[in-house]
Amino acid sequence: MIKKGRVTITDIARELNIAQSTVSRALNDHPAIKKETKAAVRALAEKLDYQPNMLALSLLRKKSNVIAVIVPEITSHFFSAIITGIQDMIADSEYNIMICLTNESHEEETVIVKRLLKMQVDGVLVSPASSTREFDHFRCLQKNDIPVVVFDRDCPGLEADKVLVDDYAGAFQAVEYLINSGCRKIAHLGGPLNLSTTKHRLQGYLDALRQANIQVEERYIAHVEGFSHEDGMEPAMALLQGPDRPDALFAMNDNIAISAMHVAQSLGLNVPDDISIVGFDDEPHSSFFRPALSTVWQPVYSLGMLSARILLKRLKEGEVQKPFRQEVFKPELVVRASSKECPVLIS
Amino acid sequence: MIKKGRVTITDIARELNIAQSTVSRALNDHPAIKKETKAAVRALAEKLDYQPNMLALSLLRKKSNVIAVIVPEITSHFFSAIITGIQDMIADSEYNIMICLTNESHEEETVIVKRLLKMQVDGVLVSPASSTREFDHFRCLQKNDIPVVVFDRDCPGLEADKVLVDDYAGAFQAVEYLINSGCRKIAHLGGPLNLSTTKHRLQGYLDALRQANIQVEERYIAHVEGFSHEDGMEPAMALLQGPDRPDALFAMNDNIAISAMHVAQSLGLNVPDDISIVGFDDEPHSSFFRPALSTVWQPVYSLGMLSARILLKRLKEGEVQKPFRQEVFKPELVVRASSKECPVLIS
DNA sequence: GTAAATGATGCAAACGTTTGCATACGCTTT
DNA sequence: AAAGCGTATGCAAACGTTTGCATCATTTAC
Repeated sequence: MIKKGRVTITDIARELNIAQSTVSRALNDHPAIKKETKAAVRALAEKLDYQPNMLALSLLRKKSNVIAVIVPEITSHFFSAIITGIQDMIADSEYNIMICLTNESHEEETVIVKRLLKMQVDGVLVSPASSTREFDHFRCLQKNDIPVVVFDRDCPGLEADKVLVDDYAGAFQAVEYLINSGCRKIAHLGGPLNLSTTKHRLQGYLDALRQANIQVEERYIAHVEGFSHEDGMEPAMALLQGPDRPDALFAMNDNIAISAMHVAQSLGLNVPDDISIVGFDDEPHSSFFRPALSTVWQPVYSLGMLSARILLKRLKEGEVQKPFRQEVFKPELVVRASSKECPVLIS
Repeated sequence: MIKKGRVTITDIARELNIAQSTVSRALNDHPAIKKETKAAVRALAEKLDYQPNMLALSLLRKKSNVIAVIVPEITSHFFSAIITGIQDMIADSEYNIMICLTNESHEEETVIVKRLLKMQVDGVLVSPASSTREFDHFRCLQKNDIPVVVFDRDCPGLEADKVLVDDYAGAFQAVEYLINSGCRKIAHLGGPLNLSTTKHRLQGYLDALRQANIQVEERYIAHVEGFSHEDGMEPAMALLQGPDRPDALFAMNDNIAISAMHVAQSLGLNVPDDISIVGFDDEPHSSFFRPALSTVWQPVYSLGMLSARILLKRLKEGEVQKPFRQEVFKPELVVRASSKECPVLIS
């Protein structure tokens, strides 16, 4: 009688001398089962500490109850906050979430997708790696009836639900502000050029300059390889030591902005008097730098929540195709002390 | 002939007029299968884009190939870096990792564990919530032959593999340094008292003071509820505005240290001349504050790697009991500008 | 020339569920 | 008394794999 392994529905059935189907129905509160039987089954299940085997159910239903989240990394506040939003949205659904890190590598991304396909995940939330230029692997998921929701970083040409941020508007707003505050020689430290976010921010920067009839200077524009502090040091140094030093800098994220600020200060420059600096992301610690960093806030948590909600809805409705949604969040400029005050009130 | 759903081994078998077992063996490169058969099977599998169904395999093997990581949160660099370490270690094993957030809640933690039990996860890595005081839910996992590895935050009384940090030594080192630099009125902003890390850091603080024959002042010790900047503001203000202002502060983490620095500066105090400040964690941006934050570095990435490696080893060996390992990493004081220079060289 | 060994494949059970259908019983209705 | 019906339960298939054993043909050995 020493059962090894976990208790199954069959064990309960044998013990009670009834069929497994009865036990199954009793546990699922099926109307056709007598009250007494239900009670007996439940009592024994409780006593034996029966745990339903989800693996078996998954096989039967062809549904793993797993949602995968593919992100380039997780150490930045940006993605970890999005993931927290996703988690909170999904927490009391029937789904579990599996987080996959691509390390910004297209190759790892495709390997992961292959794996998810094998695993039979039910749905995928994805922000592509910066090196990803084509999206056939995601289409492959869709072909297998696995809905895909793209968030933050767009996949141009891929038809899917998308939850994005209006990076163009955020950048435009930031640069317009810098112009209004009197800056004319405005530099831009952008990210990997392949990324939709980078492109849109660059475009916002360019258009803001053009609108103000400010000549765009190629030498004021640089693109950084990565996203961390270290990645920003050298390009910032080059910019600030180059000829005709800019009087403002719009950086692609707070990390880069902070290293630029650091470099500027180490060169004896005053921020913002000698040079205004504006970042992007509004990380929680950004207001604690000196001067406090002006930056563009993004609704990261909501972005995660909405992406997850859209995916859940699709899963519930079971339609993978259908018209796709595209939601775009508005970012917001947060003016702090790293940029000069603006005499003109902008709308 | 329009097959719906994904291609199975049976489809291939039917198409080729052979048994499924042959197909299975062919795909697994079983020695008893003829080369030509293997070739034919593989060709067709390729052509039909056959993807093995892991769910079926999991059921058969009673093994989900999932490792769960339970952490209180993910937005701090600390846990996200640990998770990255875990990921990198596990990436090219057969396992997938599932991240579960407890939001520092004991209740959510137990719910999650129940869920993991149902899911048949193969192993669990856990850093308990700050509100968790008893660990029966983890023992329950162990009873079900699911190995548990505890990391960073200890679970006193729980017998399991553990990968910890010598918080006592880190705190002692930090406070000893403050003393050597001439500070005498050293305050401590600690974390939730229930946490092993908090306790050990407090103890290190106390012992360093006692060793230097400095009277411990109750009013210099406060414990913060949470771990974020906001949580630190009020206690820091109370400390710095209270009677007999301290000349140094050792904070439980960098966030709290930074808010304290902010508060101090807003009160017109000079850091470090009026008050030295030391944090804990060494987050990537901590060197960019002004003054750059002195802090205690922890080998977060390695901690994640080692925890994962220990779990993988246990999974391979299939032994859940056995003597448990306990590994303790040494943290390291990183002296920057937020603390006074130390005339005496400490070993 | 028969027995044994080898090589290649097929059969069917197993993993733990759910569920459509069949069954068995007792009761009411005609 | 037969038919009908509702109630409670059981049987067996299905989900997609792997794998021990059986099968069969062919070769090898004596």
